[in-house]
Amino acid sequence: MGQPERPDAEMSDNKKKTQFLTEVELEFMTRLWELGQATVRDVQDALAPARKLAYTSAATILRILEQKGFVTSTKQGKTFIYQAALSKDTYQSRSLKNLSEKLFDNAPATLVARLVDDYDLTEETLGEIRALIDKRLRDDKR
Amino acid sequence: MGQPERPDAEMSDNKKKTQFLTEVELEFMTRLWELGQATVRDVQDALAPARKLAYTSAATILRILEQKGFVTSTKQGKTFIYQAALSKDTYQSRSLKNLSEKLFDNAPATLVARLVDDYDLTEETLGEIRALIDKRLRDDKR
DNA sequence: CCCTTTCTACGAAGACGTTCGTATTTCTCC
DNA sequence: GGAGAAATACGAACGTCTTCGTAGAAAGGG
Repeated sequence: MGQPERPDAEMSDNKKKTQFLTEVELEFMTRLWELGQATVRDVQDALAPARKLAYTSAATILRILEQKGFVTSTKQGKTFIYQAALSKDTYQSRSLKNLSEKLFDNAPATLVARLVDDYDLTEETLGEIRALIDKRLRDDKR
Repeated sequence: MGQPERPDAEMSDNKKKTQFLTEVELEFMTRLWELGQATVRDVQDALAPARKLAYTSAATILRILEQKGFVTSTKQGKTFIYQAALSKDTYQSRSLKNLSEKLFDNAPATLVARLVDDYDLTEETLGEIRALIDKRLRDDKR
């Protein structure tokens, strides 16, 4: 009784959590990560000229981002102040993990290989990367 | 000559080239990359159980992929044989470049840093990556 | 106090994505 | 050669994304 029939048998997640940002949302999060805190106006002003949006569009995007849990807001007077609820580092990790799973058979070494092959990395950059690996190898040893 | 000026701004491309695959499209391309050549039926059968689609849905996705230029087809009798028009390597490169630009300020070293920090990479994997860097450093020297 | 400015809330419109059903074509083989 | 199986073509239905306009609330200064 009570519960309506769910013949389907498939999951039960009430809210489908949106793990990833859409194109425009990413642009907005990037601005927020840079600004730290910002009003709709602040973010709108910070958009690259090529991607300017109407003020109300910017407000809509921020409202959606809050609905999805990517940002939080506090009210100051009549104005909302927005802040990222998710660090850029965290989102970078999530995205990389996803890319690795979906496109690199979960083999990070393959991913790095492609990166190193494709980019004209400077000797300096290569050195940096190597240092990271070495550090990690040393740390793991302990 | 002939080439019309395209100062910058935005393009008037009649066809908006879709650079990237959607979720379902990527799943299909992954199957095609594995199979090499395949009919609608082949691809449908190869889908993970959790992602099974009706036969006509599979056919639709492949038709769309062809419209977008990601696959080509040849007719064999009444049946289409599909094949990826884009190598997995190429698509990996494109995706990595995009991620690097959009989320890592175009700094591949940062990307690798995050990867190395987040994953519990085995010593072996780390060694592989290191070898790749070293090889590249050596090659660049010449 | 009321006019202007600035904000939020919400809905509309159009593009795209996903899934499938129906209609049509094509092949096969008794 | 006709019936049935298997393929393709297409469009409907529904959801999400992106963009914006309109409407109404909140300040605040003359």
